Amino acid sequence: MSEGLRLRVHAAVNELGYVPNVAASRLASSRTHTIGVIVPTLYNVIFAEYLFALHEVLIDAGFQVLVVNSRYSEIEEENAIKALLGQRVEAIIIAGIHHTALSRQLLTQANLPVVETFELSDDPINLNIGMSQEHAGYVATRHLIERGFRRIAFLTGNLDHRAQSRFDGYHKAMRDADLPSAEIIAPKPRHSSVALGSELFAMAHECGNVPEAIFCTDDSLALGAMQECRKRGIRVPDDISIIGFHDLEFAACVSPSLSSIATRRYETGKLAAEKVLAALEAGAKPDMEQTDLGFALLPRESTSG
Amino acid sequence: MSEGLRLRVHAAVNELGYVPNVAASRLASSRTHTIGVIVPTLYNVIFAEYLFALHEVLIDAGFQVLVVNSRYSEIEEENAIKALLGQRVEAIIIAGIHHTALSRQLLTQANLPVVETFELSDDPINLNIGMSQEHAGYVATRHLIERGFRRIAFLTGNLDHRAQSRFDGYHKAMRDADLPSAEIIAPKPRHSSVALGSELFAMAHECGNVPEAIFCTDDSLALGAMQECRKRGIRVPDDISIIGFHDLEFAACVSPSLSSIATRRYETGKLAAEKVLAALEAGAKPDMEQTDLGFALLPRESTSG
DNA sequence: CTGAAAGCGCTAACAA
DNA sequence: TTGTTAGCGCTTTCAG
Repeated sequence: MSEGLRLRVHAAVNELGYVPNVAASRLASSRTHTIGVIVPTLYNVIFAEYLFALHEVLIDAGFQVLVVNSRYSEIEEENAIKALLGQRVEAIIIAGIHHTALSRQLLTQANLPVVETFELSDDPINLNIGMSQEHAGYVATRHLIERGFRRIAFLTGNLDHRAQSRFDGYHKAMRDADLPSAEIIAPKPRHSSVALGSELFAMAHECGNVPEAIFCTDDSLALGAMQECRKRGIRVPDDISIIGFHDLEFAACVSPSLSSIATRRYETGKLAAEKVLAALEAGAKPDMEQTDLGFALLPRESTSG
Repeated sequence: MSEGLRLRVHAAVNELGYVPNVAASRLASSRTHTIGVIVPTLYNVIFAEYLFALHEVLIDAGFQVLVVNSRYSEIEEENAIKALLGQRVEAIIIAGIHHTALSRQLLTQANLPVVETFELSDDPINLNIGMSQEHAGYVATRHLIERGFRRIAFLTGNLDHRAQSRFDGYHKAMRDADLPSAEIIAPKPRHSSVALGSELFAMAHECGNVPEAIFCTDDSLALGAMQECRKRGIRVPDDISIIGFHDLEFAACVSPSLSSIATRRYETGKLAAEKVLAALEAGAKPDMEQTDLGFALLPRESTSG
């Protein structure tokens, strides 16, 4: 094609605002260059950071990322899987390891790379990148027990699978130490927020039900609880110790600084994306493989009383 | 079709994991049932809440939502627009009113409903739902001026268009009151976070550059600044007043509670989605129309010194 | 290198 | 109601 013609075509393309129809292209080539991602919510920084990493890797590799949220519902997740398969995505990256039977079947039969993230599965569909939420819950609780506290409560707004696993870890640690469990759980499921942490703490306080230490499923809840303590003249960590989860960006810089369990959601996303690219490169569904990204206990001022 | 056959087909569908190819369906029907949404970032609760509302309305109406993030870059936004048009989305909802010339042209020529959100445009492409960021900045600053402060600084991590407009409003208010402007801006653009607020305040404090009041572009920054004050023994609001922006969920429940400007991102998303549905229903690109959703000043403890 | 034509997997329109 | 068929807008292959 001559240079002149090329230019005229380009001009016409711009003039007319022509944009190729990807549906046609996908149908004809049977390549979609699209990766499907399922997350339970977009309302949570954890997933924002994870998605950020996924995008970074996948977009740069020329893939489109299709994000669907399942609103913490396994049946919505099943619909999301169908929708993504209908789009003929080339791989699926899905948060969590609990799916309906049909979801599992579809993911297995689809014969494409599947990554389950954030938890460790006993029976991965294909790839699995995560950490032991239960062990992390155990370690956080042990930290409080080792500080000498006996009345330790677990605080959460909802009990999705990951929160439940942390709760299980908490129970195990308490049982191992012969201590009674106590819980501060929202009457109806609510997503974690500073406001909710403050609300739940206030509720517990008004019931005269204030423990020596609290393990919150989430740093936002922990911050809310700390703020509510201040309002009520309860000193952290002198009167009460608080530990959060995830080591959100504010944990280190609030005052008192917040003890937490650092989790690796950026790395989770990055690794998931890289594994998917490698599998697509190799042109075959990869062998089953599990990666434990671990976590880290970060003791700070809020539990140093 | 007989009931028996219907059942056998269903069984086969499940057995084989058959899922229809949407690319083929789209091509054949020239309906995609997909709405394109462009946001500058997924890292910001503001957009999470907005997307939540959009999803809620559009998914229920049987549409798929394709979210692309432009990372605050007009050229990435242009690519996003091309990608969405290539997908033959039936409408585009885009945050912001500043686009490249080609972006505008594509959006105009595409002949589909387009909603620009979060700001008010002098020259909307089609639909426009937002608020005056500049006026909101003006009102926040006036609030501090009326409290009697003279040395008032503006604090931000970056100056995207919306932050810039608030900054413009701040400047105007200061000028109108014959007061000198002062700014605490991150040396290199950073997204808002508690950690950054704390960092920027620390930086200013170390330069001996501490004003009587600060207007932060964002409640997260404001919270960070407040935390850093506490660390440094500066009392809020006795020694310094702080006002944030957006009225994030924690603003009312932190201690001291944070004055802020409430913005309506949920309503923005909801209304945008509803207008799009109405337009699609009507089957024609809607007439140009602008909606000002306004904002509200919320004075709280952090500016009551 | 350029051009022509088949066909991807559906939908929709029409015929039976 | 059911069955048949053209064709959506590309990619790919194959012939020129």
